[in-house]
Amino acid sequence: MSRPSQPKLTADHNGVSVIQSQAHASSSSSLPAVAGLQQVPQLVPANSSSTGGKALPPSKMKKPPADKDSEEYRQRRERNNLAVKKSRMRSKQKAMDTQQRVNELKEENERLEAKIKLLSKELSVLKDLFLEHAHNLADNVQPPAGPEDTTDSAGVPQL
Amino acid sequence: MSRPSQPKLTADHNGVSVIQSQAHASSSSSLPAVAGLQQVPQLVPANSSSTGGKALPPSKMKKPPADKDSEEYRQRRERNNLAVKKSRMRSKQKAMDTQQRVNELKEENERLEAKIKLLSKELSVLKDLFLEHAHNLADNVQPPAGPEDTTDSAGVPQL
DNA sequence: CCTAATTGCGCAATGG
DNA sequence: TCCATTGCGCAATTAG
Repeated sequence: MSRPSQPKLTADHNGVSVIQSQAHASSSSSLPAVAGLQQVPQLVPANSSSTGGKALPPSKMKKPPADKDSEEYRQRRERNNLAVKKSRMRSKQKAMDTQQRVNELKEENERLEAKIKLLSKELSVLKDLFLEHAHNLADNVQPPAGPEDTTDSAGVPQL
Repeated sequence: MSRPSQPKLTADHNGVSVIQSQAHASSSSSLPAVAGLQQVPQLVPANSSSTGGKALPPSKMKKPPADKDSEEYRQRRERNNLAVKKSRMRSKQKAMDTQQRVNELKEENERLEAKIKLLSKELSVLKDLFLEHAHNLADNVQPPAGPEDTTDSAGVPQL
């Protein structure tokens, strides 16, 4: 089955991106220097303000689509591009940090588990000794020279 | 010199993005339908394939910069856009998963630390008992009814 | 109001 | 060839 893919035309804001007017700083060279092509910038509603004071609180002024060739436009774009780059870098960095955090925590976990294992072992040894003692006492038998294993199977921590 | 501005043009592949020809099937409605402005579509090298078998192994065929209005071009773009979206979704998902992993590991860690604390306490209790016992034995004194604190300060787990 | 930061999206180059 | 990833720019939104 061939794919009858529909041209969804997702969401290109207006369906067109125009030329990239060279703003400033000719980095290298060899640009086709595409000619012509200019979007006539419509003028903005001269909402003015000669009345000195202040005004226009609820103005629904949309933005004049931005004049692509305006110097100021390019400036803003450039700034934004920079900001975007920065933001993305941070984002990635954060992701990596998080990943590393996972690794650290995993290590820590293993460490802790090992410790638990150790402590558990120590405990079981001591308990066994206790039980034995208890039995001896119960049987009223003094252990004369029991082959008790007084071995310290682990460095006994304080607390 | 009208534009003293230098085109920094960070890395826009060629410094220009052109029109977005609407391929077919106007999805919704209300497209400004920008007039004019069209990149003259050059015809593609009719690289065909009628010779039945297979061929062109080491051919250095350059890519015809892609004809913007080609049906096939749009198709590829669309597919790629889809793939991109998918990829990004996964990426985000993964990031979230990782973050959650961190949380889980943190919890686990606390759990383990608590357990360690408990075990340590138990151990210290048993050890104290032992020491006392040893002293009694050494002093050759049978503890008749010592005020020993046999309190089980913690539920002694099995093992 | 303005600027910086985020976010969704498309394009093209590149990797597998 | 196709899909997946990635860097990048644009524009709309969201914070500050």
